[in-house]
Order: sequence, then C-alpha cells, then structure tokens
Amino acid sequence: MNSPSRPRLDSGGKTRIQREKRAEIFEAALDVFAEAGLRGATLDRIASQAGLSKPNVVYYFDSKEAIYRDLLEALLDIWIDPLRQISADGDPVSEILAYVHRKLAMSREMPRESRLFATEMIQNAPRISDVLSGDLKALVDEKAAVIEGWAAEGRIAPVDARHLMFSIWATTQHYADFDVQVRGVLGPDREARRFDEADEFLTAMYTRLLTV
Amino acid sequence: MNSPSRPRLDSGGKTRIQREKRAEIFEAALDVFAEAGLRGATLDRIASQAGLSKPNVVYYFDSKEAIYRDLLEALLDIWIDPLRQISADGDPVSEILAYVHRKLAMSREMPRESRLFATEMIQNAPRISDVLSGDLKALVDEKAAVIEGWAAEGRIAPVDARHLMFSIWATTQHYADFDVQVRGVLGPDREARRFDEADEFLTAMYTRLLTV
DNA sequence: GAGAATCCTGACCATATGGTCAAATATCAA
DNA sequence: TTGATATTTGACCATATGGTCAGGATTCTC
Repeated sequence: MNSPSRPRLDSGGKTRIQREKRAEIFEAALDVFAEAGLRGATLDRIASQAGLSKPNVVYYFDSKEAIYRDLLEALLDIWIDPLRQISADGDPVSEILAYVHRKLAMSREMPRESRLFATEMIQNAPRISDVLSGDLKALVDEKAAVIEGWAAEGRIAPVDARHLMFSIWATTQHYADFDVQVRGVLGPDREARRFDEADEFLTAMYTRLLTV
Repeated sequence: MNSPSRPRLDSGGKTRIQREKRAEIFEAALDVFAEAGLRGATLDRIASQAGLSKPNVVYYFDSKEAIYRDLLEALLDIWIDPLRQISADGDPVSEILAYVHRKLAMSREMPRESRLFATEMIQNAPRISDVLSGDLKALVDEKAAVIEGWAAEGRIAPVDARHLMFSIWATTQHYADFDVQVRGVLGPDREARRFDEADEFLTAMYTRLLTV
C-alpha cells in the first residue's frame, strides 16, 4: 500500500513542512549534483547533506531523477532571466555590457548552478533540449533581432547577435565552470582577484567589439 | 602545418596485441566517458563498445579508474599542443588568430576530448590539478609573456594575455561542449553551418580586439 | 612443432545504491 | 484533548556494477 495521502507535487496546498523540506533538499541536491553530476550523486549523500534520512528524501521527491528534474526546471528560469532584461530602449553598448556584467555576477555568485547546467549540456541536455530549441530559442531570436536592429541603425558595429551571445555565455560561465583551471593558471597571487580581472577584460573586449 | 591524420594515442603496450587492444579500449572509453563521465561510464559499456569482454578489458587496464587516468594523461599533451605553436617570431595578430583557428578546429574534430576535459574540470580536476598549476601554468606564462611583449611594442592592442587565453578557450570549446545548445538556438536551418559561422565571428572579434 | 608466454572468458563475488514498506511519531484542526 | 493527517525511519529488497579467478585458447619463441 502507498502512503495514504502522499503530498501532490503540483498541488497548491503544500504544508509549511513540505515547503521547508523541499527547499532544504533542493539546496543539498544542488551541492551534490553540481559536484558529481546526476549519475555521481547518491540519494544517501543528498540525504546526509540535507540532514535527513534517505526514505525521508524519497517521501518528498519520488526519485533521485525527480529531484534533478525539478531542480533543473526551477533553476532554468533564474538562469535565463538576465537575457530577458536586455531592453531595446536602452543604450545599445550599455545594455550589452550590463548583460555581460549580470552573467559574470551569476558565475561568481551561483557557480553551482552554472556547473549543473554545464554538465547537463555536455551530456546533451536530454531533459531540457526541448526548452533549448523552444523557449530559449524564441527568447534569443527576440533579443537577437533587437541587437541586429541596433547594428542596422549603426548604433553598434555589425555583429552576428547569436554568436555574440554564445561568446558572452562562454566567456562568463567559464569562470564558474573552469574555476580550477583559472585559479591554477593565474596562480596564488592573482586568483583572489580573478573575477575583477575578468570583469575588466570582458568589459574592454565587448566595448571594443561593439563600439562603432 | 598539422598532419592530416588524427593524432594517435600511444597506449604504451609491449606486445602487438597489447598496443592494439589498449588503443581500441581507449577509443571506446573516450566515447563512453565523454558521454557519461567517469562515474556514469560502466566497464560493461566500455567493453561492449570495444567489442571485448569485461574481464578482458580489466586484463589490459587494472580498473575503470586506470583507463580514465591513462586516457586523460595521453590526451592532455594533444589538447595543450596548439598553444605551444604560438611563435614569438610570427605576425602577432596572425599568430593569435591561427591559435583561435586551431582551437576551433579541435572543437569540431575532437568534441569527445573537449567534453572529457570539460567534465573533469567542472568536477574540480582532481586528477590533473597539479598539471594546471604546473606545466600548463608554465606554458601559459611563457606565451603570455610573448603576447604582452607584443602589446608593449605596440604591435597589438594592450590586453591581459591570460584572460585573452581564457576567452579563446571558452569561446572555441563552447562549440564542442555546448553543441546541443548551439544547435537548438541556431535552429535547423543554420546548425549545419555553425562552425563556419563561429570561425567568422571569432576571427572578426579577435581581429577587432587585437588590431591596434 | 613443442613449450612458454600471453590472451581470453564464463562464472562468480562483494558492495553500492535506488527504492519500498510497515509501523512509529509528530502536527494540526476541531 | 482527540482523531485524522502528515512526517519519519529502521529494516529490507532487487539490481547494477567493479572486480576476481581458474582454466581454456591463442600466439609467440626457439
């Protein structure tokens, strides 16, 4: 027999405890998944990180996969959000630089999320590939039109807006995903300032690329 | 220039059969590790991909870890090699653009290797972190001195050479590691030309960044 | 071509891990 | 307080997986 009344994930009637425990499990799972990937993570480790027993974790999420799936979905919106903030009404170069800034800040402040998405992407993103060619593509198309509109008006240098975005994603996320490499190459004397240096470098690079 | 044939892995065997079988296992393991990571890969899958039995695989490598470790080590040299080819004697902008080209070509032709290193790096590169802060750092230091020498002579625009390298690594490897995302965003009509577009974009970007 | 060395495999083992379940305990609305 | 509901857990199970081993098959050396 199943538990008499298992909480329904999508129901709006979650209890206080459900909200708290699910949030704690998400937090612990983000730690573990970011470090080891879906496959490398174990329920035992997630449970212990969350300070819960394994069956208790399974009580709130039906499976390890479910935790991973729900977590990915919950984070996807947050992750994509900076792109939405690019406004057609602002100053073109400032808007794009502000986007670079926001993305780099996310690498600094949310490295676990960055790694989670990177791992998922490297493994062909089977769980979010529909989003990539659906919602994300639509959003990119919209913003690319804005950017290429600016280029057509001569307000920024002509540029392929989509590859510009790839380069912004790549260069900013690099500092989260490849942190060991960055720190190793910069050495002990410079690693503490790595994000400030990155900010300076990327600002200069994209300013130079975009300024007419 | 580059030899047209793929770089061959020295599997380090003594007998003919050892060399052949170890190379076949490397090839199969690269497939599996790139797709699933160390933890997600199974000996059974590597064996089946190589057309061997599991005990036979273990006969040539003592453990799954050993395959992974040896493979990583064998590929590291190949992976870093393009950087060695930057010559202080060439034309500065051409030298750096040629490096970008070589790195992008590796993303196109060796995506499995790129993903293998990316996964290792994201998981903090416990097996190669000494190389990152040792041999790789030394090589980067050497080439950074060359590049910043060019800048000091006014032959390229002033630039932080190490962050320039990070940006080259990030932007070129992005097309291998995040291939699903690139294809999803570009859509079916453009994905086939993605590497040509990338080449064009990156050439333009780094030309603009470096030209005085 | 014989003996030694190398190669290969089916059967097997120990452990890790995702997940279940009955029953105990805590929480909360009345 | 009380009964219903939600939460928690120890014990347990099935499967996957890394790895072993004895002995048979193949290849190499002379």
